[in-house]
Formats: sequence, C-alpha cells, structure tokens
Amino acid sequence: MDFEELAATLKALADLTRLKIIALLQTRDCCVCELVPIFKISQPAVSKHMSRLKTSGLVKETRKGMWVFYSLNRDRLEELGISLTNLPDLSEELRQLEQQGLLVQCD
Amino acid sequence: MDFEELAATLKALADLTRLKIIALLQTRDCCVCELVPIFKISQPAVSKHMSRLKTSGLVKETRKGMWVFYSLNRDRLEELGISLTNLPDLSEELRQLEQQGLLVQCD
DNA sequence: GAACAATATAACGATATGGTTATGTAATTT
DNA sequence: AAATTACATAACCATATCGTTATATTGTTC
Repeated sequence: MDFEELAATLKALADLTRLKIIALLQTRDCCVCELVPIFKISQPAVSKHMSRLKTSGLVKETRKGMWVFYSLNRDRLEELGISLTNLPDLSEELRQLEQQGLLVQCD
Repeated sequence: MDFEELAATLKALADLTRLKIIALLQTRDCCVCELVPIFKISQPAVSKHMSRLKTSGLVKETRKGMWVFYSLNRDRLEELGISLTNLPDLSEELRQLEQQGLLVQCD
C-alpha cells in the first residue's frame, strides 16, 4: 500500500465504533440491523460506518434476501498490519533533498 | 492495547503527513525545522503533528541545544501492528447479548 | 543583556467527521 | 397491490481536524 491508500485505510479504522465492528466481524458476519442494538446508535449511523469500511476494502457485503450481511476482509486487514510495519523507505528521497540543498542542517 | 487506546493511536497515524513523518523517522531522527521544508507546511503545523505523535507514544523527543529531535518509537509502532492483527475477541460479549435476548435474529 | 533561532501555543477559518431525523428504495409478506 | 422490513441516502448540526498567522517561550550568540 502506498502512503495515500494506507492513510485512507487507517482513517477508516481509526474510530472506536468501526474498530469494534471489525472485531465483531472476526467472530461472525453481521447485518446492519444486528449492529444497531449492539452499538446503540441509529440505523443510518451504522449504515454509514459500513459504507466507509466497505469503501476502504476492509469489509465485503453479501445481500441475502432483505438483509445485507457484512463480512470481514481478513486479507485486507492483514495487509494493513503488514504495511504498517513495512512503511515505504524514504531514505532515497531524503538523500536527494540533501543533494539539492533543500534540507536544513541541524548540528 | 484496548479498543480506546488502539483507536486513539490509529487516529494519530491516520494522516498522510504524519504517516510520512513516521516513515522518515525510520531513516533518521529529525527536528522540526528539518521537516518544514520537506512537507511545505508551516512550522506550527509541524509542531502540532509532532505533538500529536508524541501524545500517542509513537514518537519520542530529545532536546539538543536549540533543537528538539524527534525519534520513532519502534516498539510502539510494532505494538500497533500486532494489536491490529490481534483485535480483542468479542465472541463472549456477543454470546452474552444473545442470552439476554438483546440481539436481533436474522434468518 | 540584546538580538536571534527553534519550538510551542493561541486564535482563527475551512473542511471532515460522526451523530441525528426524515425520506427514498428494494425485497418480503400478507 | 398494500403493508412491512431492512437498508441507503439526504439534510442538518456539533465537534474535531488541519491548515494558517500572530505571539509566547526557551536556548544561543554577539
């Protein structure tokens, strides 16, 4: 994941409710109407959270009759963890800036 | 890390500039005045980013004469990655809610 | 001690975020 | 086909976020 995508994915996860939703989805798939009483927020609020998680790729949806079941995209979550501990190496960019004299010297 | 702390730490990281700062600090420690020309934002903006990163524990500061050098707290970053792939298990909480009849039945 | 340099804090503005209520849409049931 | 159920979208509001400029604060140098 590049920086942009990583930041976007982290933002999707950087919310207490969404974090707990992700944890819940580790146990089993859930539909919106199940999450409403658990988190005690309105149905539209849950819907928006799920929409955000879906956009970030952390969650997938499956329509099942009237319901929309959301499931965790485990690969994506793992990918995020890996990206976090393997952030792009900026040493080359830093070296170039130094060469161009665009860096301040602190010593 | 519990959910609250995890969400707070993720929020500290879920910003393009701070993410790149963290990546930079992987290469070497930096002081505020070095980061200003790199990111082309004002000095107070950099200061605030560093303050946020420091509060979240992702970064440590070392005063060195006039300068404040910031260094990456690698342990903390790794801890975050691990927490992400080992989110608290909510299956027990889910079971209790089911027993109390507080869950909707979707089938 | 006066001037300067690096950093932090304060005050402000534009935009993003996370909630609400109201309403639209799609599938199910009667 | 009318009513119901689950979900999504729209419009709105309060607060958070991220930038700015102005102003401390702290250490250095002359």
